Amino acid sequence: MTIQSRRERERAEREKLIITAARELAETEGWEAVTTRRLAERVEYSQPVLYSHFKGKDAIMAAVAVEGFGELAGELRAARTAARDEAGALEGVGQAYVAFAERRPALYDAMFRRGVDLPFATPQVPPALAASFQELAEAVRPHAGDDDLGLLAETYWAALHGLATLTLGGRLPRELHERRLALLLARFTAGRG
Amino acid sequence: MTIQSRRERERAEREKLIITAARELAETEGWEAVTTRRLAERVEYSQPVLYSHFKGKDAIMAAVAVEGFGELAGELRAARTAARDEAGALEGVGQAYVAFAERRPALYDAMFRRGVDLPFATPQVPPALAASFQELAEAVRPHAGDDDLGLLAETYWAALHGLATLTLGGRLPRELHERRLALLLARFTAGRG
DNA sequence: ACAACTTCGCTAGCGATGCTAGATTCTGAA
DNA sequence: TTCAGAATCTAGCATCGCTAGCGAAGTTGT
Repeated sequence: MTIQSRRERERAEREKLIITAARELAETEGWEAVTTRRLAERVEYSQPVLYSHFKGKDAIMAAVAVEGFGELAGELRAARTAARDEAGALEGVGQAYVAFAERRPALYDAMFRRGVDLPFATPQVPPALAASFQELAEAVRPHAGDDDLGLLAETYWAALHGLATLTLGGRLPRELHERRLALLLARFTAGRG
Repeated sequence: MTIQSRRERERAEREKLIITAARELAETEGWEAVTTRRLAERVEYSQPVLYSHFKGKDAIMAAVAVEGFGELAGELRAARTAARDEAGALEGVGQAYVAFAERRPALYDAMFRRGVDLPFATPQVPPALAASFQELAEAVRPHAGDDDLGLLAETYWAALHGLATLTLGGRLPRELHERRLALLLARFTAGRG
């Protein structure tokens, strides 16, 4: 019994090691630098070991993405609860969201840009992802008025996602980002002049 | 003189052929199916000819993207000019934008999702891309109020881009897209209740 | 303690990728 | 007709994700 549990523990540790190594490699050199060979070298095992933990490279990316969802949820929550008022909460969450994408572009890539095929719009959505969305929804709630809260939160999310990805991809000049976000917030905040 | 111009013409035709083949292949099977070998086979030349026209596969994608910008500009303009009033123009352009992404996902991928490294926020921006943005800006203008028109148009664009990509990637359920777009429009339309 | 068996991780290799060097064929002018 | 230069192809490199199959462990039963 103990012997098997020890093995399972070691396996879990190694799996965590793989995920961490993949994430670090992606964050420092981008996902195109994360090859199975380099990853195997990094964790000091041979390539096939990776496939005993994950179905393939995409599954490793998905695991990294799940980690990211947890962190995003935490940062959104911190931003929301630190706000003084309802408008500040919406703004803080928006800023935190884009800042997250800006600070961890590779992580954000795995979470929202690559086709990692995680369950999103289904009941089996990862809890951390649901928590992230919930933070957005709570920030949006005071400004929803008669609109459907979930739909409005999704729309706000989409707008933030658009700002983040277009800025990240060099489509929008970074130095004007704050002003764009301010415009968006003005349009999403209830009770504006 | 004529002999050289004939060669140049043939070269230009072949280049166009390559771009079209790449686009068709991408639209029917996705960009991951567009390999240099398959592309070469499709245009009935060997691989190296591709490299006499384009620096690499990315450059071919960029050329396809430029084609797409032209079509997008046309569709946005058609939607805007067909609208009855100012609110209808904003709505029409928004619908047309997302419909374009929905109808030509591979083309949209090349234009806005892949890192094709085209000049965006610089003076050398492709004319067709500038025209697309101009259409968005014109649709936004009546609703800008005291806000900076360019910035607001960028923000509207980002919101549409977010809706399009998240829906395309399965992050948002497609069947509720129209209602999300309606919410966005309500927040961007001037003179709402 | 030893043999049999299972689990584990490795070496080696497959097919495919983007891209390129060098040989070869074709073209047009002398 | 010969020949230089351009155009094109064949063949190959390094690398990719992934897997078959072997050998060395570790575990279990006698």
